[in-house]
Amino acid sequence: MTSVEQVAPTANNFLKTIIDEDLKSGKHSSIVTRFPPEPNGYLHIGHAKSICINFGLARDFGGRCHLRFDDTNPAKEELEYIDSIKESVLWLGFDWGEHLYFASDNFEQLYQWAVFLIKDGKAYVEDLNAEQIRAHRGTLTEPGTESPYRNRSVEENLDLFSRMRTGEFPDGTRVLRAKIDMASPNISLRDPVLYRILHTPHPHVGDAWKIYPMYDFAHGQTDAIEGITHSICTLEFESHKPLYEWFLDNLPVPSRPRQYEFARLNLTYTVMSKRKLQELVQLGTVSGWDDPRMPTLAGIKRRGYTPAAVRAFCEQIGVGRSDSWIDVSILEECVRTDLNESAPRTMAVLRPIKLVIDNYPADLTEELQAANHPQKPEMGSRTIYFNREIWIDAEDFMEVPSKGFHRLTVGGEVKLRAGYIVKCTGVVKDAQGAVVELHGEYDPASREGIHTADGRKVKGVIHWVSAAHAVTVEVRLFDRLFSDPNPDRGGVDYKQFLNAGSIETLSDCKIEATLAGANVETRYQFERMGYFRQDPKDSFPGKLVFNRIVTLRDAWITKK
RNA sequence: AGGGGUAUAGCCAAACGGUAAGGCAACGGCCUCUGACGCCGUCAUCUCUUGGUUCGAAUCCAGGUACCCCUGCCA
Repeated sequence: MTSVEQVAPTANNFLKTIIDEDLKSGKHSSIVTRFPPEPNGYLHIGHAKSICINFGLARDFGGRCHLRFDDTNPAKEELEYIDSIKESVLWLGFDWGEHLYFASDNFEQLYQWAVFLIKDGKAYVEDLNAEQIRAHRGTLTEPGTESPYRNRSVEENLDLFSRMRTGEFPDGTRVLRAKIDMASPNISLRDPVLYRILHTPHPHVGDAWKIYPMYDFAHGQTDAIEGITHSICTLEFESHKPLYEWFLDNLPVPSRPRQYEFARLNLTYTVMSKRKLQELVQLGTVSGWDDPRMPTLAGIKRRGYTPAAVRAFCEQIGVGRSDSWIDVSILEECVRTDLNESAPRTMAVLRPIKLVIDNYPADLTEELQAANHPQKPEMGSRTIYFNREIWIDAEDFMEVPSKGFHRLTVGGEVKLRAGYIVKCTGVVKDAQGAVVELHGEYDPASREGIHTADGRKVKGVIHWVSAAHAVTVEVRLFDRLFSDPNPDRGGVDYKQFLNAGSIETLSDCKIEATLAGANVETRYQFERMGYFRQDPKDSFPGKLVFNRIVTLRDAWITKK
């Protein structure tokens, strides 16, 4: 290594600027961020952006990042999700260390703070039902009207609130509200609900509570309790900020966090809403939350995307406040870039057609050496076998070649990668006229390079596998789940944009024998075909299943 | 009585009153036993629009326009 320092490629963004200034001015001596998912579903690529921002900022500025479950609504939350979220964050390469928190661990403190507000005349128990509350709230352009219960005495409020806690009242009969301003142009300030009655057990604190705080009453205070300095969320919470601050201003909280918002990730050709993803699972359109086509982190992981690639993607798309649409191809490109470095090369024939080399001795098998990586000799080489009958890909042969096609044609010659130059001398057809077998002749002197004996350079190099040594496996090729760039746009059913060809299963693929004992975790490049790895759920010794993680770039296809 | 945001190239995105970074894509070309990888080059006289302030404006001011978010006892 040279002594030249690698300049940090990380682009500047508004959050870094804010933190820089806070550190420089002495407002904070170090920063604390948090990733605060509600455990009500699986994480997706949009969450990865948030995770990378929060944990990345902490890492870059020498601070720390907490994992906090925002578990204030037991009706939607489950232990299963808590576990899968932890797993996904870890998989992405981040670690909260000792700093795992649950909003629900603060329920007693939050309750005491609610009592504090009541005593301060800033909160009251509401007897109106949900529908009436809505009617009183007003509209976007009209102010709301005050509830008849708004001016109850502190004593009555205290009594009612404590009885709400003990479970005396059924769900939906009362709520606790903040007394702020029913005429505020910001609707979230029109006496927001603080607590609702829910006789529902909670995944983390069990049946200790019959009332649960709302997000708004929990988030900022929890940030304050944890000592969060920069509370980073998505743009849709922006209008909640005055409320977030109202609580911090009116409660004896131990610290003063600030909320900052960024634009959430929108990806083309995919849907990100939990409801729609769930529907795809329920309908059986996909095999589950971890279907390799899903934008969930579980799906992405199973597909074979690497954490490093996802992190690089999040770094590359940047952080801003303007609504943006990122093309999925950028994610795919990040995966290619990462895998190109690390994936050992191998050959696999996906759509096999037999090539019989008539001038090759029937009883001979040669051992050839093939490099595992063209630019990295340190990755070594492997032994492959060459004999009279080999498999080549049907797509690498055209009886009547199209313009620009430089693979195998009748009478044409091509280099078999790491092997010999062969010339196709004829084809065998079935009754329907389809080509079922190729015949050819090889040039024994063409092991090195791509030049023929008379000095010509062959145009094409194709992959192949010895028929006698090949192992047959299943390969699954994936394409985008949707055929429209924005299936989630309003007004139409996103399901009408489902891509019928989003998965193609090939059951008669031929791989090199050395791959039969391959590690499930190892990603390979099947030369000229893309990056693949075994499906962690469906692949077993004796019945191997490979997923195509991503194709190689293909200027030829693009040109066609 | 509505409020809050956002507009810089095909897609992201820097810039902090001093003369439009970078990445991806695209397009040429080179290299190549992967139509891969890699390498070289090209790609905004201009920042949604109209005025204004200034020696100087993407940055400041005023007026437009477009899009996004907010009327859950969801987060």
